Amino acid sequence: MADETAAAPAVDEPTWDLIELLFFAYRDFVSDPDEALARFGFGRAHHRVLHFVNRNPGMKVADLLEILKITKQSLGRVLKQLVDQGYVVQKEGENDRRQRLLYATSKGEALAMRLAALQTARIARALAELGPGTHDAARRFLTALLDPEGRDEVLRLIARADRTRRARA
Amino acid sequence: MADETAAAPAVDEPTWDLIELLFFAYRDFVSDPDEALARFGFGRAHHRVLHFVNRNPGMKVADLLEILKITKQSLGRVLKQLVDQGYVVQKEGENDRRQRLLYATSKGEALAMRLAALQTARIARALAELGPGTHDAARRFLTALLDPEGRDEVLRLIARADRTRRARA
DNA sequence: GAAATATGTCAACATGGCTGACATAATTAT
DNA sequence: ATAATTATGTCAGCCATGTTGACATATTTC
Repeated sequence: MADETAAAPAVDEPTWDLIELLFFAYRDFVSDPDEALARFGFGRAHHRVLHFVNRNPGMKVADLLEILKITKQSLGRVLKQLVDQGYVVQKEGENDRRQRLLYATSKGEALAMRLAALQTARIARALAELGPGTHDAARRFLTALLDPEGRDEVLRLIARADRTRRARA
Repeated sequence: MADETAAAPAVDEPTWDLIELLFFAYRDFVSDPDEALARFGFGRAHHRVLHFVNRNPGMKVADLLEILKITKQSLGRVLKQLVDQGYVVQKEGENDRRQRLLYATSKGEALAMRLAALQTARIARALAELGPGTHDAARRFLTALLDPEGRDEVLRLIARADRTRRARA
């Protein structure tokens, strides 16, 4: 029989290790881009906007709001700065001329890729340190953490961006 | 030979999936406590303070600052509210009477445990959905994401809190 | 032509970071 | 014993980024 004092947690004892590791890992994960962005006078909010616009060229403002789960006023502030400084452009929708479809400029793409490279370096280091199959395991774990309702939408977003990106390559 | 157009990523293509899953997973992960805290008039900052104080009873203010990587002024604001409202108490250090050692009150512990239970529920759901060994895999992945310099310190902090918690049980 | 939609903007406010300066009490070093 | 250092707290103000509410404009749909 199992030794109940060893591996078995006390009744409903929280999973302290993963709770705290998620906190520390995420803190470190965003610290690299944060540092780089600060040298441009940008913050985390700019990063998020630029990231998703770069990944999903031609996305609608409404879609971005939905992804970021912030208000249009909050978005407006950082988006305006990104547009004014030439990192993002807005083009009138062809079908629907009310839409202002978002695109990263080459300058914007360069910055987005540079930031993604920082995060990729950290992830690659982690994956290299552990065995093969870690990428899949990490993907499965993170996916399972998502709200069940929003899960499919997130996965669709990622898959769709991957497809269009590969198509352009 | 491998089909280079399939699994092999293009040259230095970022790990988009994990980058984005980390963003979405963390967003959802903190959303449960955020919602609960809002009903107490508290925010994420209060959560972090209460969490670590509850996990490390008798910790020094300086240690908490080191963990959270914020300034004493930022800490002071939320800590004062937690103390004033009876969630945390400060006791003079026995050896060094300059220290104000931090302890969660029973009220504070109750709230901390309630928030931890929310996060644990999400993690448990994810782990149950995946195979056994997922807890270990997740722990290894998150640990590997940490800054190498701070890694040992984080692991020591978690291990030490676990030990003293078990000792009290 | 009216209603709904996509977007933008103004104003005001809250949270939680930050810097800089200074204060107090207690400990440690000379 | 005095001086320097340490642990902590506090005041004042600034910044980034979130919020709500109200309103404006252009365009599309009914």
